[in-house]
Amino acid sequence: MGASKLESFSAEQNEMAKIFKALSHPARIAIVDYLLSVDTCICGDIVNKLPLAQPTVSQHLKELKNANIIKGNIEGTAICYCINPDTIDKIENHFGIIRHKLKNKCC
Amino acid sequence: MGASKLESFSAEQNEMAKIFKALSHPARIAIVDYLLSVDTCICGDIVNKLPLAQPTVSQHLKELKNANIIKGNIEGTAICYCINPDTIDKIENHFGIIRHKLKNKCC
DNA sequence: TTTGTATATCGTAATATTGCAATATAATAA
DNA sequence: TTATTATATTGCAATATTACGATATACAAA
Repeated sequence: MGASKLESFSAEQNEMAKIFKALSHPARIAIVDYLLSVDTCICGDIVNKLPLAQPTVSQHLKELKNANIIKGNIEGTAICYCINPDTIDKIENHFGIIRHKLKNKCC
Repeated sequence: MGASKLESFSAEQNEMAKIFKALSHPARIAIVDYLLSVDTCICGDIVNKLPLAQPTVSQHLKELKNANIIKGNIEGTAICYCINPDTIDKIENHFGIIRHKLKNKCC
C-alpha cells in the first residue's frame, strides 16, 4: 500500500486535507509569508528569497496554486502571485466551527 | 535528495508546517471531526468509526499527538483522546495575522 | 533574427508517508 | 495464574514527496 484511501472520506474532509497538505511544507509557509510581506502583487522574485533552486520553488508554487491558496497573473515575462482570500476564508471558517464545537466540551 | 531543508526556515515556519502536516490527511481530519462530534472525551472507539485497520489509526493518532493537536489520557485499558485547544488557538492566531495583512493588499 | 530573462516541465535519486499483518505491551477480568 | 481487551510497535511493500540539473517554453529587447 502507500496510497491514501481518499474515497473513504467525505468531500469536505478531503478538501480540507488538500488545503492543509499544501501548507504542510516550511517552504510553502515561507512563500505565503513573503507574499503577505510585500506591498504590491508584482512579485516574481520569490526564487531569490528562498534557499531553494528555481525548479523546486516553481513546484511549490504549483502546489499552492492547485490548492487555491495563491493565484498567479501573467504580467509580461514575470508572473504576479498573490494570496487567494477565498481559501483563507474557508480555513478560518473551518476553525471557527471547531472553536464553536469545542465550547461545549469537557476538556 | 528528497528530505526537506528544514534548517533553512524559521522555527515559526517549521512549527506551522508541522501542524498543517498533521492535518494533511483526510483520516486525521476525520479523527478531529469525530472527537468534536462526541459529547464526552471517553472515546476509545475511533478505530470502529474509520475505514482503516487498527494499526493505521493508531499511527494517525500518534501523528496528531506529536503535533499537539490532540491529547490522550489513559483511563484504565482505554485511552481518552480529545482536542488540544491551545493548538487550535495557535492556528486561529496564524490565520488572524494573515487576514490582517491581507486587508492592506491590492488583490 | 538572436539574445536574454522568467518560469515551467522532465527525469531521477533520496527520502517520507501510508496501510496493514503480525506481534508486543499493558491493564483488567475470570 | 490465564484469558481478554485496548492500544502501540515492528517490518515491509506500495506510493508520494522533495530537490535539483537539464531542458523547454514564452515573452521582450536588441
